[in-house]
Amino acid sequence: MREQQSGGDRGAADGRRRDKRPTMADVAARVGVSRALVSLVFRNEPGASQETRARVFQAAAELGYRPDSAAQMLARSHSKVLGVAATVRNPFHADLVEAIHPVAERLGYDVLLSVTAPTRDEVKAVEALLSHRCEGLILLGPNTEPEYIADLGRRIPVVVVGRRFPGRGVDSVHTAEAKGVRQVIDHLVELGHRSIVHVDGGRQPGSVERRRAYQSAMRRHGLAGEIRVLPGDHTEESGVQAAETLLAEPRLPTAVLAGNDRCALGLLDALRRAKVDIPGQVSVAGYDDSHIAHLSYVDLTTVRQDPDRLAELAVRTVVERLGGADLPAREQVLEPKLVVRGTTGPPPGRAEEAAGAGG
Amino acid sequence: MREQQSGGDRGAADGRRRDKRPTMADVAARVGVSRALVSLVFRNEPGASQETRARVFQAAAELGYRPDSAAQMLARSHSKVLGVAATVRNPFHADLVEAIHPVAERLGYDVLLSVTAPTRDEVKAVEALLSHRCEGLILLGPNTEPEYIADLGRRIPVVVVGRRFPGRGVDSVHTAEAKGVRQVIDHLVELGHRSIVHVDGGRQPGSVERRRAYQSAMRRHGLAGEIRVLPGDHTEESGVQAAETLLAEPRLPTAVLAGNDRCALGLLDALRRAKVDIPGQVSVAGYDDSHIAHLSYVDLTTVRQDPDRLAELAVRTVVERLGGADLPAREQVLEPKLVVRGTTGPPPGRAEEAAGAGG
DNA sequence: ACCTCTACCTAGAGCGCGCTAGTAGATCGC
DNA sequence: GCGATCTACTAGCGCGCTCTAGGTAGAGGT
Repeated sequence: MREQQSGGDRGAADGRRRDKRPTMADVAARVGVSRALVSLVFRNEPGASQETRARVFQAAAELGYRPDSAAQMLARSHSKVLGVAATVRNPFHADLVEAIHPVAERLGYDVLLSVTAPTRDEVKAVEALLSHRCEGLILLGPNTEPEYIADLGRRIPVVVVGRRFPGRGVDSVHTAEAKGVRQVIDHLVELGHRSIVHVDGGRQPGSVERRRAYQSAMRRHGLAGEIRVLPGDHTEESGVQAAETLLAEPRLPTAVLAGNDRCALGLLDALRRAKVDIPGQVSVAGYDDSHIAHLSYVDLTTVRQDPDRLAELAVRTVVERLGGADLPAREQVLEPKLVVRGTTGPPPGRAEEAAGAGG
Repeated sequence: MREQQSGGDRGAADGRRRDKRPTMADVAARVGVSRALVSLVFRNEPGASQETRARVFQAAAELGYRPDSAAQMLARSHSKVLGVAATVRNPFHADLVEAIHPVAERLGYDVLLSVTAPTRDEVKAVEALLSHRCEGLILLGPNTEPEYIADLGRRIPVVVVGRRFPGRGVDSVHTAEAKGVRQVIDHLVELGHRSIVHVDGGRQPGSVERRRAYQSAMRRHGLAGEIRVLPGDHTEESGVQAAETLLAEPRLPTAVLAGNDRCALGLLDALRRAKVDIPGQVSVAGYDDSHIAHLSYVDLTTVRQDPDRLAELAVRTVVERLGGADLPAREQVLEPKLVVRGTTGPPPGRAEEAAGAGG
């Protein structure tokens, strides 16, 4: 490691550095008004003249004043902060987080994000949020003990996003997994596929539902004999492993439904790398429609879970509860939507036929 | 949208729900001691007997008490909170964030994360952090006006990670971009490449340095005539675009150095999709070694920027400043390390030769 | 008996803000 | 000319905690 020094414009030269941050009282003193007036101005409440407002803002800018949210929270009965727990590596969570911000803002709430990672468990993330005075919690595809979450729900409003959470008095918002899966299977069968494998999501959110839906959809199409579920989870690695399993066998299936987009990505790349033509030889479908799937280089057929809609509902639900709504726990289920892109097509030998029919 | 109701175990049935959260005073009252004593116990300070400690914790657990960090912050002179601003979609940032948490925790700091996204600009993210009373700021590859960051640095300790930030009195921690790029070019030239294109990172962190280093490394190898820089930024899309540009030309280069891993990913996929053999026809190298590059399905040759080291230094630097160290601004530069994986190899026509020599 | 020392505990003043209750001064109605 | 009604502002309590400056009780020394 190398170190360099660059122009030392630190320290005492600059007057305000190092002393404590300015407070409302400092601003008030500078303008020559009371603290309360400054408070009014910053909360945008009536009761101050336009001229005074301008002078207050001016002084605040000069001092570099910024309201202290800790003090605000303390003084207000409510903190106006929503906590979001997400997995840092999950791109769909990234989409959701992005969507949550504007909605919360519109409703006057600040968002605090706490991340879960292999090295940092969910409980810790949630505890951090709680001590930062979140009034409500939005848990993205949580993997913790249901009992823990239920317990949380007894203390503060909690909404679980992206997974079912029935019978525990906690609100949830998710898509109709079964319907999404059914749409994909219908799409594939319509294209002429019969040999359709499903790579499972293990104990990840939505997996159980997706697996069951796969099985029943296959049966509905008279393909009970073709049902095959490979174990996996929602990571790229599991897709790669599934691909390796399939490639080691004498005959590839003509289509694979992955547990989610990340898994599909792993599948896709391992297959392409083995010179398998996608979708010529094998069609691949994902689930989530995370921003990765949109990218032209992936161009994945997948099931869209509308993150904007999910985020909107999640935030609204928590805020309603906060508003004192003493309703029983709700489960809000969104319609998923199949998004057909470039990774699915007719199975080998059916290409011309389909081209003729499809128009 | 469908709605369901599930077991309504909400509301008045459960006593504690809806009433305000318990405070230290509640715990104290329950144990029959003073508030101050409870405070001692929770801060793990000497001055309470073992027995009392146990009783306090017991009571706290029964009440579901949790210290209110807003009040703690307010009462303490320092908040013990570090703010991190990251881009939600950047996987390398995810790696860094993950690495920052344990280091901060070890040093007794809590971490607040604020995300930047296309819809939410960096200034807003930083403002949020500041309001939440962060004592120090860690900015991951910031893209804001340098003047703004410099200004910030005058108020509170700020460390910029992943990009140079010279002469503005702000600490920075990054890798020696030039050296990393030189290593890649050396590696490629050694393999026999001459036609090596660089896809630029635009105004993204590190880009200028990488571009310059590419140019000078090429010149050093007597390949001044082969220098070619395509515009781009640090997204997958820009990689795809660069690939399209290259594919539209009569002759492909034999190697491409992308601005970062995301860009490399776009390149890779667009090329493979066009049936270009990687690395048989074209070698591709990235920059960052984000967790995506590790994945077996990507297996990208790239330049490793050690996120653990970067995180460690970043946190330590901020904390040192917080400790009152009144040093001039430091620039800490880490050594990058070339990681050769599967996307680079000898150029077309040199494969056998290299295989013979390489052992 | 008195003093000291240690171990354990308490009172109470803030931290920066929001908010309720109130005041000074201008304008208006009659 | 006096109360009524604004507008523009202020005083001061309390949010839940930390922390300084104590207080008390019992053990031990002289």
